[in-house]
Amino acid sequence: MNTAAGSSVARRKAQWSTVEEIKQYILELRLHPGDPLPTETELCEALGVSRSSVREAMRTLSSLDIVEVRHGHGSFVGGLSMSPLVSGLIFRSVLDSEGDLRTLREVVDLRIALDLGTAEELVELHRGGPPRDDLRGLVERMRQHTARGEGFAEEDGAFHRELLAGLDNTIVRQLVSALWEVHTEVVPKLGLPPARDIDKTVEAHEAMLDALEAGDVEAYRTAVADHYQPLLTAIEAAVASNSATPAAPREARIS
Amino acid sequence: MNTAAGSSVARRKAQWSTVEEIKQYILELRLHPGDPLPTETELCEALGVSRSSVREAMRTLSSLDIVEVRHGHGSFVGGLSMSPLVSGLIFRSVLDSEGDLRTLREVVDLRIALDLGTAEELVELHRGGPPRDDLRGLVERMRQHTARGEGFAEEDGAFHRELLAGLDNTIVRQLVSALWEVHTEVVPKLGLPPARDIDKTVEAHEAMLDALEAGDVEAYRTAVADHYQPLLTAIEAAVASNSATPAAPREARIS
DNA sequence: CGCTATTTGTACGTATGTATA
DNA sequence: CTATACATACGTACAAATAGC
Repeated sequence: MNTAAGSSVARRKAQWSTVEEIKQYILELRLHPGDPLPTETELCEALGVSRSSVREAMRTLSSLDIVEVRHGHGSFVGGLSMSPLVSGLIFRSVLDSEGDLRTLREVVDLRIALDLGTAEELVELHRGGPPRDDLRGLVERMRQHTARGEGFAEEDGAFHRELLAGLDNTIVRQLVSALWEVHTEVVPKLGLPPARDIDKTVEAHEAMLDALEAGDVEAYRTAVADHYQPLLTAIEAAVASNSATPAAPREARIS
Repeated sequence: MNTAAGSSVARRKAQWSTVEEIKQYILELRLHPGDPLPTETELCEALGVSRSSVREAMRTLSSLDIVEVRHGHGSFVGGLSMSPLVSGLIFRSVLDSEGDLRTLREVVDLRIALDLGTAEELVELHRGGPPRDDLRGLVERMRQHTARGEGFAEEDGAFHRELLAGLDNTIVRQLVSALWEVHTEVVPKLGLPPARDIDKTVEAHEAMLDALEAGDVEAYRTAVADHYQPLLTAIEAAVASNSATPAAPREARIS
């Protein structure tokens, strides 16, 4: 009955459809991240498509972090994280690294906008609350690392993550973490040197903390701007030195 | 020599490797969005992997909008847009629609934070500039639609898009547009009713515009908050009515 | 520890729809 | 309209990882 390629009626656009059907399956069963999904074979006969089609659909959903697939174990509902955004922004940042580092600068500007935009709510949140000794400690460790000439990426990440911890908005927190991740992953890929006036960054962290505990929104906004200034000037400096060496496109390994 | 499955040395981890190699290919040739890529057959022999692996890799990159594949034509470098973020957030919003509409509310809060965080730069940008007659016209058309009892999604989207048009930050503009898209796509999917006090939203748009042209940052921030208030109360109302009908999980079409 | 069953990952061949020239 | 190039889908076989015995 069926030819080797299957009936011509049923294979109109299995690709797009399969992705949507698997999404519908998750929605209609009200599954949560981590819940198990049917095996690929089961999905094949349930949806009436070949295994290749199911696999490509699962790959699509997997790259969007809607499903997570573990080799030799099974497939599960994914974490619905910001990882696709991170991948895309990293690639985009490295791609336009030839010229003006535009994407990287825009990522920093977006981080600034988010810190400014959450300022009022964050200050309000800390009004009357206990002092943030945890953030104080992180700033102190930053200072120690700087004194030894070391970096403090770990503490910086923890600071910005913990800063927004009380914010009751998962997406904002995830987005801020994602943008921090983009920044810290891209900078070494491009071989950018760390900022010269790195001690100013430590002071700015402390100023943000002071303003937060003092309940001073305007001082907080100023401290945020000061905090990102070294990063922006480092990017500008890199652009200036890059424009001297235009960096012609290398030969591709694939010919 | 080679078995049907290929030499066991060359096929260690083709999956992960293939997407990275294709990304490297784009990076090393400094390709731009729209530039053509090798055909799948060429990529197969260049990377030494099978067609299936190349196809799955291309699917991954395609869903991240790093490559764009046109049926029967070829593959090209993608637009590097925010579409994966949109897909993920829409799915996430619909998934947790059972209870508190948490994701949808968080998306609105993120939009507020972005409008607040760009307020200062936006006001500064318009200082001394010409009045925004284009935005004025959009508000007027909103008012007309409201008088006829119609919606004004088109004008609303254009307003928020044009508002940030002068911002010299592509990522911020794309993110704001993406979040607007998430909101307008999710609301009908969940069957949420439009806000009651929709005329307040029109007034808030006008107030934002007034504050912008007056150079008053604080008034602009207040107008932004007023603008989103009807949306937030509509979400709260939907949550209240949802909690009455818990909406048990339906049967999945796939068994 | 090894064995086995289950499940995902890779490879290859082939047929077919689709867009371009 | 025909021809060509290309992506899409199916089926099958085998490799690799994981879990449980």
